[in-house]
Amino acid sequence: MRNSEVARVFQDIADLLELKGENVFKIRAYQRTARAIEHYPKELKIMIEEGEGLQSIPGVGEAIARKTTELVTTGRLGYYEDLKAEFPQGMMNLLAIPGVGPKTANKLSSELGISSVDELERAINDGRVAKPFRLGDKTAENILQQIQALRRKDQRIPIGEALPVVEEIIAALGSIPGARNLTAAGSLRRFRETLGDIALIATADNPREVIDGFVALPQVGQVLAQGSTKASAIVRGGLQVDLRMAEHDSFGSLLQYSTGSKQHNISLRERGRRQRLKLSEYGIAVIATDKLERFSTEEEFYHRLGLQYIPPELREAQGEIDKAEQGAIPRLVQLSDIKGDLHSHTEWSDGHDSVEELALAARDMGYQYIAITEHSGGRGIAHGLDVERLRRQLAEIRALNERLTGIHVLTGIEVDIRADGSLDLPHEILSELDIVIAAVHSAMHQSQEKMTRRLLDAIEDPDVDVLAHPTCRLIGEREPAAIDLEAVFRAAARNDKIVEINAMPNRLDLSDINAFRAKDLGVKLAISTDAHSIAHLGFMRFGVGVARRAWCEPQHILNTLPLAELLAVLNRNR
DNA sequence: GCCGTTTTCGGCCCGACTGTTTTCAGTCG
Repeated sequence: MRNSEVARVFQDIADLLELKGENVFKIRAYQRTARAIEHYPKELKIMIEEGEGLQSIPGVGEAIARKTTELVTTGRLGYYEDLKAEFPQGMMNLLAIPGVGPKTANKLSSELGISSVDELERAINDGRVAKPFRLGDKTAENILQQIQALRRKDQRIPIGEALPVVEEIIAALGSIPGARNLTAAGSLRRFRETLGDIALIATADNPREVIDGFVALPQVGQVLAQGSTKASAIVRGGLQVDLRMAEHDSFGSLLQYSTGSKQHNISLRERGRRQRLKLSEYGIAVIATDKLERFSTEEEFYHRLGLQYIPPELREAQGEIDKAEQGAIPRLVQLSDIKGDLHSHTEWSDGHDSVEELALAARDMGYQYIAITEHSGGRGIAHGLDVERLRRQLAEIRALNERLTGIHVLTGIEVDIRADGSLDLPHEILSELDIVIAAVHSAMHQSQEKMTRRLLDAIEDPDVDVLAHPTCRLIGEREPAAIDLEAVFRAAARNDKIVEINAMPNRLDLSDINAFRAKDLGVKLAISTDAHSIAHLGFMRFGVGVARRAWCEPQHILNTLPLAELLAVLNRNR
């Protein structure tokens, strides 16, 4: 059973305990565990197999460790099954409706016998729901709207899709007089791969004016909530945007508060309490005197707590606070460390621009090199190159390198890994290239055993340097292929092979968690855009975001190396 | 249910917004 499934079960347990009216702290313990496991970088299954204590996971104690072991090893959990049996099926779905919490759900169930979303909708339309006290017409109408929104809602959206919308809103907000420090916070700033909503913050002398200006923007549709310091609204495209305001001198604490994650902030505030400090978006208050200290930067905020600054990408309550206390936060890789792109396509295969255009764009970005890695042609994917066309491209690149200064074009290929694990092009041509990337593009539904064997064959092939987009997932569209990634990473480490963090925002493959595990096992990573046009070269920042979330430092990333050192590494296998 | 430089018992993050509550409960992030 995968970590995400285990996390789901514990979240369900928390919901069921809420419906039961259990002790809120017990509920919180399960919620905390669910969040911790969801982001945990090591598969629980492997931890149990290796005899590693589950109680090393923050928030997991004796009881939850025991339940986790039962769940992971047997695939079911008696405690969970018993809890589920206490409520009508579908009742938990009521909690998924925004505005409906455990109290409302229980009232609906006990007083009206409603135990599913469909029943609730019918009951509201029949006018049956207005009866119970504290559930007036307005509440009923809101619930109805939320049910409809829930039905057409397309879950979380990939970060790459959200960003243009966010930039448009920020630009529009910039025109409101008095608004300063407009910043995107939340999971966007932490570079999570998908976003549930957008958190924006700003400061102003008169926050209310900016809030009023925000809800009046042409991009803004339904306003969900509006007060003097915050507003929530649905913008064009269905995305929810929350705007939170503060005064200028509280910008640092507001940014910290709004960036999250929720669990990081909770952990920080718990730690604050032990120091007799109360943390909030307004600043840090000494509890004894109730005197509030304000912070205009996040750095000052963390330092006041005796902590090193923690980069947003690390704020997932996975041990970063302890590390900051010890002064052991690593110097994460950053965009300016990247010396080149190792995966790109041109008009020779399915790309949009010419080799020269791509090379010049890479030079403008300050890169030292760019690898041109077209598809191979065996399967006829996207005008893939056969041996003869590839040789012609090599000649073009050689001539180009003689003409161009300030950028070196590496010859390469994204060779297809066939269903049987063999490569799509012969050794004779692969051995002539600067870099060989191998990737799966077909037969992705093979058994885990077959799929894994196939990737291991590629990794063990002396001609291959890099394994590209290893799981083949497309966020929101295609699930990761069934692969024993642990075996793949171990083979890559053994064979000194590179594994890619594909920076296309709908791929991000490896994911943050997988990249963390690969790095831990000693695998060297490459961050590559898989660009099919000049504009796609800009995706590098998403890949760097993933690497930072994986706690990667420059030395973990191949393409932070300058050209000469990169070539030395790539040549070692041939 | 978890956890400890106040504690192995007795605490447990903090504040904004909404509705029908005339003083606050419920929900959310």
